[in-house]
Formats: sequence, C-alpha cells, structure tokens
Amino acid sequence: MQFLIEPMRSVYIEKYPIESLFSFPITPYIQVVQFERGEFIFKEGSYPDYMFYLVEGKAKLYVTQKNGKVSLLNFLHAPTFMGEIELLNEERYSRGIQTATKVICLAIPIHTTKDKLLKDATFLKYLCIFLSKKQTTITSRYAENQAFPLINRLASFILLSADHDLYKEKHTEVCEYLGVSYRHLLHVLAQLCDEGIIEKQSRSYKIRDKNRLQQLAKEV
Amino acid sequence: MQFLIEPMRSVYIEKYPIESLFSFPITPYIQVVQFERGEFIFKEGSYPDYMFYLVEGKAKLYVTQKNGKVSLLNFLHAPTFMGEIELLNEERYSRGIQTATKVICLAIPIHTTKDKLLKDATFLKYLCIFLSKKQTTITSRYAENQAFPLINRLASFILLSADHDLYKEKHTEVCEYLGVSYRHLLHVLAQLCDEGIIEKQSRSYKIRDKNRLQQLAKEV
DNA sequence: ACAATTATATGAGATATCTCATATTTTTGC
DNA sequence: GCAAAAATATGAGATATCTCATATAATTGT
Repeated sequence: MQFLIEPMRSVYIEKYPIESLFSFPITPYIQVVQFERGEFIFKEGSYPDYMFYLVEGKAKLYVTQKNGKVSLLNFLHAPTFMGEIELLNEERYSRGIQTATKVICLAIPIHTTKDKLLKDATFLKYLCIFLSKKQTTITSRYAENQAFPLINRLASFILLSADHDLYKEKHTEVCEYLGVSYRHLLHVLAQLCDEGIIEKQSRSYKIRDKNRLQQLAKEV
Repeated sequence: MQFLIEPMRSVYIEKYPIESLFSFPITPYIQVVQFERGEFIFKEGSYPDYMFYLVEGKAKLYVTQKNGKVSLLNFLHAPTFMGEIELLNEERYSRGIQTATKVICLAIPIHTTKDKLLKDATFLKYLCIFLSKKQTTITSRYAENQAFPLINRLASFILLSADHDLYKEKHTEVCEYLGVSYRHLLHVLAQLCDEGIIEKQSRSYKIRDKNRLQQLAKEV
C-alpha cells in the first residue's frame, strides 16, 4: 500500500468526488492510496485503520474456511466501500480482500472520523442502501448456486462477462467464484465445446450458438 | 394479518420497546399485528406498506427461482427487521416471507414515516449494524455450503439445534435450509445412524456419540 | 371424525462434482 | 533471459447429490 502525495492526491479526489456522500467536508480527512496487483487490502484477522472507497481497479473478497479451503465470495468493482462492517462493529476483519489489478482507493481513517460518521444520516443512509443492495446480490447468487448445476450458471456467466462474443476469464478465478473445482469447470467448458455452443481459440472461447447459450442461462 | 387493538397493542409495545432505536417517538406510528402459522408476511412481487419488527415467533425467508425451485434463504427469529430493504430502495418485495409459527410484529407504516426514518441517524446506524451482521452471517453460510459436504454441515446443524441431545427438526425445512434434496438429507441421517453417531427414536434423533459429531462439525 | 394435506421413509439409477496425479504452457520476479 | 510460480489441460476413479417412484404415517381443516 502506497500513499499518493500531492498533486496526485488531489487529482484523484477531484476525479472521484465523494463529498456528497457525507454531510460534512470529508476531503481533509481523505488519503489516496494505491495497491499493486495481488496485494492484500485487508488480511483476515487484522484490525483495519481505514475504511476504503474503491475508485479504480478490481479486487476479490475471500474467506478462508477452517479446513483451509478458500472461497471467493465476490468480485469487488468500483465504486464500492471496503471495511465498512469493521467501522460499524469494531471488529477485526474477518475476510481477506486481495487486488486483482492495480487499485486506487480513497482511504478514510477510522479513528479520527468514526464518531462523526456514525452520527451522519447522509452517510448512514447511503451505507444502508449500499449494504442492502449488496445483500440482495449475494443472496441471489447464493440461491442460484444451490439451485442450478454449473452448466446453467456458467452459461449465464459467459454471457455476462463475454466481450464481443469472446469469453476470456481466468479459469482459476471463475471456478472459485462459481464455487466448483477447477477440474469440473473445464469439464463443463469442454462439454459446451462438444455441443458446438462455444469454440475454443487458444486462450479464449468464442460464442458459436448464442441462442442455446441463452437457453441454458435462462434456466437460471 | 390481524391488527391487534387496545389493550393488546399496548401490552406488546411495552413488552418489546423499540423507542431507543429511533431519535423520535415512534410509538404513535406503531401498529401491532399478528400472523397465523403459514401465513405470508410478504409475498414475492408485492409492494409492502409496512416495515415489520418481528418480536415473537419464527418465519422463513424464501426466494422462488425462475425454474420454480424454491430456496429457503434463512430462518428469521426475533428480534429482526423485515422489509427494511424495500424501505430503503422503494422496490417491490423480491422475497417471500412465510411464518413458521404464530408471529407477532410491530408494524411501522412506510408512507407516513419514511422521510423521518431516512434522516434519523440513530435508526440508520442501528439498521447498518443489523444489515452488516446479517450479511456476515449469510456469506459465511454461503461459503460453508459450497466448501463442505452435507455430512459436516448437518453435524454442525444438529449440534446447534439439538435440545438436551435430542434433535427434532423438520426434515422438510432442514433440507431446504441446507440446500440439499430431501432424499439426500435422509441418506446422510441414515449414514450417521449406521455409524452409531445418532440414533433414531420414532420422531426424533438422539445424539449417541457427541465427540464424533463434534469432530465432523469441526471440519466446517 | 374423516378427508385432504403434509411429512416421513426407502429403493434404484442417473448425474454432477470432487480428488488426485501428472504434463505443458504462460506469466512473473529478479 | 532464466528460474520460479501460476495457469492451463486431461485422465481415471470416487463420492456427493439428484430425480423419480412409491408407501406409510402424522397433522390439519372443517
């Protein structure tokens, strides 16, 4: 984690204004920080000093189970808060967040702003809405994962993440996200290829039969 | 749904005070309502008029998938809010909530109180904490369900819900909650019986080997 | 008290998914 | 540019879980 100094700090603060999320001037409190790809924003078990507002880049939210298995709970995209639960509950961080790309965050120091934030209806209302939307998303995915086999969820995910009918996500990330083994993901990708629905092209997959892919996804 | 009239209304309001969750006197706005077992508190797709605060009884939060499969997302116990997401987002209700027992709720009418509530830092802070805790619970369970086979999760669930080493939950509810088929739940219960870990007694199961059950649960 | 609904129970066969082993290719750090 | 690490790829066999069929027992509404 690297703190950006002026003038870079001001550049980002002006590019991603968050004044309106608060009823008081937050800018003087804000630091701008940069994380390299693969760096941990929060490690499991640590007590965070900052709440972060992700403005550029992508990160992954993990939890480590007692048996050592690691589950990818969610991808985090800008704009999103991170560490807000710890602000509220005064707990140590129970999840790990690791960057998937270079990441820029606005950092709000917890110790100096906590009291103000917890009395600020503007901020709290925003946070409530943020939390409730996140909850809706997560529980939907949770229910889907239980109710449908991988082939349907994968069809849906391919359609969602393909760019110009070209799917090129990392298998290692996707299998964690969809909650299946790496091996099984490749099985099902191969199955979609066998049926001529997608076609493998060295490092990516081309969508060949969008109708049938949508048909499969519709069952989700 | 039945509105309770005085003096019953006041009895419940005094028994379960929620004044302290708000910065203004909420009591004049509150109705007390009663739901019979099996009644729907929210139906999927409806626009709710009230936010409820569950004070007595137990309810179940469902979502219906596109293929008609119904997933039990969570058991709801007192005290808990219901319909808070709709208050925040002005959306129609996307989940169904059905009572599992007779239920008593404090009902806060949305139309007349919404503006006040969304400016009330006391309430919003409480709601943020409530939402964030719920989120932590749900994502933990979500990750567990993906990472462990039923035998481990069931062992954990039996220990959690058994009363004096006697487990007597309804299979129909448990299989939905744990996200497996009824058939498979019975398979695994039978397996635990075969291994002498639990013993079937007509309508319930007696824990016979608590150590091994804890061992299995520990792997969760 | 009886009919209707809901919950329990079990078998058989199919399928979805996992683990482990192992090889190759690509990316990354220095 | 090279060594190490990460990602891709594939096979074989095991197991967790599902679907469907069917029977009985318990609970509920009237």
